[in-house]
Formats: sequence, C-alpha cells, structure tokens
Amino acid sequence: MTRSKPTTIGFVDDYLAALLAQASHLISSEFHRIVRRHDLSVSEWRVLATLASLVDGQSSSVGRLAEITLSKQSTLTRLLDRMQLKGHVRRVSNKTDRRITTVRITATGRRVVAGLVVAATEHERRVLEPFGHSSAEELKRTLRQIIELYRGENSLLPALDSSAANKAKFGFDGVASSP
Amino acid sequence: MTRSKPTTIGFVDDYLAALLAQASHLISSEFHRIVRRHDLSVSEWRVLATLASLVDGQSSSVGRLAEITLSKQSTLTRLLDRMQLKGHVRRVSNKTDRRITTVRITATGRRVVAGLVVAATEHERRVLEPFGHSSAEELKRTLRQIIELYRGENSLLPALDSSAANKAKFGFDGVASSP
DNA sequence: GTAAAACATATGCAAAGTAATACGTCAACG
DNA sequence: CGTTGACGTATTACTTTGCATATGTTTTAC
Repeated sequence: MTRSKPTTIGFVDDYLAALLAQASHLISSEFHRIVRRHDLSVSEWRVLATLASLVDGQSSSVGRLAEITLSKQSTLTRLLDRMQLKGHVRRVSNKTDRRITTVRITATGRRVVAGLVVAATEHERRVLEPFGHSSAEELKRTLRQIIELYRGENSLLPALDSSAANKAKFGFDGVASSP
Repeated sequence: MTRSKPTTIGFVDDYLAALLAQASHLISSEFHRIVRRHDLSVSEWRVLATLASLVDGQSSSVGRLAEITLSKQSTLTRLLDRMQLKGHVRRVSNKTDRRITTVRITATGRRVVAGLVVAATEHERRVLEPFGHSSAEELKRTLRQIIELYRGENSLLPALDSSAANKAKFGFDGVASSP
C-alpha cells in the first residue's frame, strides 16, 4: 500500500522502454492470472484473442500471428501444435502459396476465449477509470502512433552499435484469406 | 515499408494491454538485439541497468530486483547465479535480516553495462524524436502515473473471475542498504 | 520463551522459449 | 525449364522460465 521512495536514480526511472515495460507488465499481469485459471497460457490467450478478432472467421499466417502475439515464429509453431491438440485452433494450408500455413480458431477455441474477452474488456474499463475518457483515449492514440511508426522498422539505429547486419526481419504480407 | 491494412477488427486493436505490449515490444526489441551482441540476455541487461542506477553503489534485495526487472523471484535467483559466475554481480547477505540477500554490481558489471546505457539513451532519443519533447514528456508522465497507481495493487479485480484467492503477492520493503 | 504465521530466497522438475538450421516452395532471371 | 536466392514454416538441440514447495529467518501472539 505505502510505496517506498524510489531507490534508483536517473536512467531506469526515466527510460521510456523501462516505463513501457513496467506499465505493460503491471496492467497485464493481474489479468494474466485469470487467464491461467482458465487453463490457457498467456501466449495461448494472445493467439486466441487475435484470431477471434479477425474479420469474419478469417485465418492468419503463422508469421503474422507471431508478430501480433509478440512471439518468435518457432515458439509459435510449437504453441500451435499444442493448441491444435486441445482443439482450439486448426491449421489450414494456403492454396495459392503452399509455403504458408494459416491458422483458424475453432468453435471450441471461440467458446474458450469468449468469457476472457469479456473479462478483459471489463478489466480495461477499471484500469482506465481513474484516468478519464479523454486522457485514456489520448494514451491509446499515442501508443497506436508508436506502433504504426515502428512496425516493420528495424532501421532506427543505423550504426549505433559496432556490429554488422541490420536486415529487416519481417516481410509484411496481408493475411491470406482462405477460400 | 507499406503497411497492410489492419486485419483484425475490434478488441485487440483497441485493447490497452495489447497496445502497451505491442509498443513496448517494438520499442525495445531492436535495442535488445544490441544487448545480445554484447553477450547479455535481456534480463541480465535489466538487472545491470537497475543496479547501476542505484544511488551510490547500493544493493537491492532479490525480491525488489525481481519486481523491477519484471521477472519471477525464482528466475532471478538463477539468473543471479549465472551473473555471479560471469563476475557481473555479487551477493551480499544482509546483516540485520538474514532472510534477505542483496545484490550489488561489480566493477566488471559496471564496465559491461556502461556502453549499453549510452546506447540506450541514444536509442531513446531517436525513438522519441518524431514525437517532440512535450508530447514525449506527456507520455512518460502518463506511464509513470499508471505504474504508481498499480504497483502493489492486486486488488483491481475483486470478483471478476469465478475463482477464489486474491492474495497480494509482493511485499514492498525498501532496499536494505548494506553497511 | 515457544508455537504459529509470515517472509525471502533457493531448488527440483516440468514446461516454454530461443537460436540455428533444415525443408519445401515461390519468383526472377538466364 | 533450370538454377539461384528469398521466403515461410518446421525441427532440433539447448537454455531459460515458472510452479510448487523446501529451507532458513523473523515476527506475532500467547
């Protein structure tokens, strides 16, 4: 309840990345405990929430999904294996580009995630309550701006470090809708 | 470069937790690659940056450090083992409360992290450039507000979920300064 | 004082994550 | 067409993390 005074000075207390990470962590961690109680890992929740938010029942490629859910592609591949076993998602191979595997949420998955989406919405409402509507919108706007600005940008630091390659990591293609 | 239109609708695109996580991830991930090149994991970087920011050469308890670096206590215990082997930190047992182990950065650790702190500062400057000083400060202010508000609060969701216990997880004690 | 409860850190084991690379597929060019 | 290089996903070998709980310590209540 009583917060002790900051014990650090300079840098970490004022470092944007640290502030973002802290805020993100604090806001989410409580809800994540609820997620666990529903027998989902945080990553599973992210995947299901993303897929459930897709227009219609569209599917998303593995790579794009990895990007949105903040996980590595190889991590996601194995996560999807597990989720498929649980019957929460289904892999659908793309007809026009056979390298691509798209992922679709199943009816079961939809059912599992539905309650959590409601809880998440309610959670957000409570979190933002003390800030007021306009201030909350302002925050979201800024965050969206950051995201838009830095998505697909790996070129921010031309030569900040004494190292070589700085190749772009993600190709961004639209989500192939399956027929 | 060309962003494809959003492929999701509703929820995830407007969900504060998702926006925060995305923004945090995008801002940090590029810098984290630099961290790896310096043979540090992200967690190690966080620990060293935190310890290096402590007033004087003070030490921090393991629990408090876990909180700041966003890791679990048990994870940190083992991370500290590794870091101690590398000679980056040193454990100091507290004299007044023998349950507590405090951690202090070594000269080596300080040397290792120094360059990264400079790089991080520069990185932040570039990230915030397109936003302008006042807008950037506004963002930081809001984030600090969130952090302050929700630190030590596990009580935000009285009965949002159909589950039982909601016990507080972290006790907050000040950092024991070692003599 | 002593038992019981609350704490802070450590540890064993299972789960999840990462890096590196392999594999299949597409696309561009001769 | 056939080769070459880029690309998307899967696989492998290895490392880190997390949960549950043990261990040792201080605090509280009698």
